[in-house]
Amino acid sequence: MYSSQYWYLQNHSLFKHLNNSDLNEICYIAAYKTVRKGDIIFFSEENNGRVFTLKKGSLKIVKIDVEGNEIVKDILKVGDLFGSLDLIESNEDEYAIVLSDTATFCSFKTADFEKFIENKPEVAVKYTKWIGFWFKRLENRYSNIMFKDVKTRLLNFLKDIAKDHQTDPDGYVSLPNYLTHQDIASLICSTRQTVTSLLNTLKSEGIITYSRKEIKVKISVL
Amino acid sequence: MYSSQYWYLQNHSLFKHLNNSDLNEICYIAAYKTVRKGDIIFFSEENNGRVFTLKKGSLKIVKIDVEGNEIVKDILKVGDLFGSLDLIESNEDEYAIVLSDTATFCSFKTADFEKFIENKPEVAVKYTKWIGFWFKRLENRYSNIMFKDVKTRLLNFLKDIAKDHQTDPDGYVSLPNYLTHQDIASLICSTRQTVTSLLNTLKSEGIITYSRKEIKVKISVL
DNA sequence: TGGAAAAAGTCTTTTAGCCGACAAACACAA
DNA sequence: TTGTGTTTGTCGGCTAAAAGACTTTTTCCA
Repeated sequence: MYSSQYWYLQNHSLFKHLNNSDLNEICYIAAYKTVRKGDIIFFSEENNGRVFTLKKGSLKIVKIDVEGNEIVKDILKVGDLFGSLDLIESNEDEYAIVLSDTATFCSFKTADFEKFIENKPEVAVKYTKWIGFWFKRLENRYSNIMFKDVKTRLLNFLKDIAKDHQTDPDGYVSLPNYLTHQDIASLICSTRQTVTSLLNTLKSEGIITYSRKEIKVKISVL
Repeated sequence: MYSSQYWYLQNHSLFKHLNNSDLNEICYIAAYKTVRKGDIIFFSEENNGRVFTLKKGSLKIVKIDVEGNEIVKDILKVGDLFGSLDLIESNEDEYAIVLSDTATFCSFKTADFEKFIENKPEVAVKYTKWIGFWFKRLENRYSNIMFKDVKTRLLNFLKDIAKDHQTDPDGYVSLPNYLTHQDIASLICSTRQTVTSLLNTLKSEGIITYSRKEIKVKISVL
């Protein structure tokens, strides 16, 4: 158990080049938790001000806006960071929901993490670059939403998930489908009905096939 | 001249608490430049991979998208950081245009800056927090664009500039108007015509008055 | 000072995609 | 297997705002 945790952090790009004693140190301040499908991780309360990294499974990040609508902000996969990335404090109107059967994540109190990186400048720089990268990712996603029509956005969304999956010999990528049309709509900033009918359009165009459990995308068109 | 540069960095929130020798060090790697209205600062070529901070004046950040359209991404004011914030590399399709009569900025090569923060972890943490703050700002701007109608977006845009200006005794904030309707449209993700007619609607509603030189906004409605 | 270019103003037409309403299909529990 | 909640499918009406076309005003510099 402990060794798997050590192994995970050692292989995380943030901590890859640390020596053993530093790795022990980061392991020491790390808390692990395994949760089940549908479980919610609130970023407030006992998790207030924590930086998380996902060790296993997948999550969706949800935000409640002022009108009380649930907005799906992001889908995260293994290795991704989330939570109080700015090392300031957590957003009280945000939480994560587990999509996979189980998910394991690791977290640090921002204060601990801050203290840690103050003595490991190379981690500080890596972390800064990581945040910068995440920033650009957000920027791209939003410019996608603003300047592309819904169909393009949907295809880009599929492309985005597909890049983390293997292509089958028949030229299709099979994506496990954790998400409802409502979720997808929220992610690409559209409506349930539009997503449903666009998915059917794509199906009739031969670009995708899908069931409730998976979506298969013809990789060549992406 | 040199003392003013020293003074600027000393008072920048990123470097505020550095001792004299560290301040000298950051001053040593800083390059200053003063440019005039309309001048363009490309982020590629000789400026490739630089982090900038604006010492005086105001700028707009413009991006050329794949279709060749100019998108106004941001308006920056004194103290703001821009350029290769992720410390990786600069965006070749982005540049800054000077809006004020003159602008002075200070810049560091990312490699120099990276080296600097490696030995000043507290600056690294501050920088990370700064990026985090900028992150939230981006998030807010885009959620504004995605979920509000154009009129609300326009008002929020005005509010956003207004908060950096003094309120007149008559309850109006006077904003110098560097921007064309086209620029505003681009910032709030709308069209020139829509902005023009909305501004006139707001004028007839008594919420704003404007000329080519300034916009006055009734602060109470914001 | 005049004349061209840029910006602003005002129409009208067009359209993407939101929204509500309802029905069908599925999931899951008892 | 039957019932109940959830997700998906389909349709037409509707509207905000984009897009186009043209005029008027302002800017600015030769």
